Amino acid sequence: MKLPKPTDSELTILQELWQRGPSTVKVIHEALSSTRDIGYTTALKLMQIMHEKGLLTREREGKTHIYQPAVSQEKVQKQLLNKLMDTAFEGSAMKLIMQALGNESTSADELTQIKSFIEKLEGGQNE
Amino acid sequence: MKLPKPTDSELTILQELWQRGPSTVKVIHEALSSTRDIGYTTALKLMQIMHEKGLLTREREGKTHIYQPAVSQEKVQKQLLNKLMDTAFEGSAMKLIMQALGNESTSADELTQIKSFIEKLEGGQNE
DNA sequence: TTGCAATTACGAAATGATTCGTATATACTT
DNA sequence: AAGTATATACGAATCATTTCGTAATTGCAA
Repeated sequence: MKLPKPTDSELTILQELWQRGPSTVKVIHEALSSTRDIGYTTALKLMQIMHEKGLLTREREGKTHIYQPAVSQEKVQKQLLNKLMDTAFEGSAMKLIMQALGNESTSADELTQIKSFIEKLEGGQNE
Repeated sequence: MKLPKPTDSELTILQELWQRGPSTVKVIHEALSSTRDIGYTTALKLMQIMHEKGLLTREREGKTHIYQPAVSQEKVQKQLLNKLMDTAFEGSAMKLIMQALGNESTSADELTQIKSFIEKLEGGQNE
């Protein structure tokens, strides 16, 4: 089965779950509330729908449900990145990366890490 | 005025226009038809809406309209990249870049270009 | 066991994107 | 000037997402 593409709201919920680990609706709702004006039942419904779609698994724990992502962060990242690459960067990973680098916000230390990552890639694929 | 976030369909149209330059609905419709099953009036309507939203400008040329992007590719790329970074990569440009690099598809030559771009950045910002 | 507080389930409204059919306008040809 | 082909405009249906109100369920406490 194909994994459905998460919507924006769904993605923020996944994000929270990836970071916090298994959580209740209550917790997620509180997290979302800090940045967005959202009712409790709205958050609940979103998570229920995500469960139906197969984006989340859940488990009863007494009265409440504990939700977990059913998809790995990496898979979703890859999926979204590829799509963005295709639709906005003419399919070129390099163009995308250059833009991301250009958006300042990358520290000197991180730049070094990226460079050594590239060198590792180069070692593995040529000369 | 804030530039509205383009939808997926709108983005593919922008993409065509960035690549081809000013174009008629006819041309864009033909381009979209090659990858997607879409009626002429659908393409027309999309472009009309984009015009209303301020995503496209247009100019009458006899019977037809010539459309052009009203937003630069770079601005839109930056916008989408930042959003993806926030919603899927915990705000970290580095994580995003590493993932993109990991998705193979970057040639040895491109890797070299990226490295030297990084070195240029490093020169400009510290030590 | 009855009542209370918390949680889930359900239905439906509001919004936005996409789609296309039909009507209208436009310019060119004869 | 009338007819034709091509383009635009408009309205409405469909579909997905987001939203929330209200009803039903659950577990616990009195």
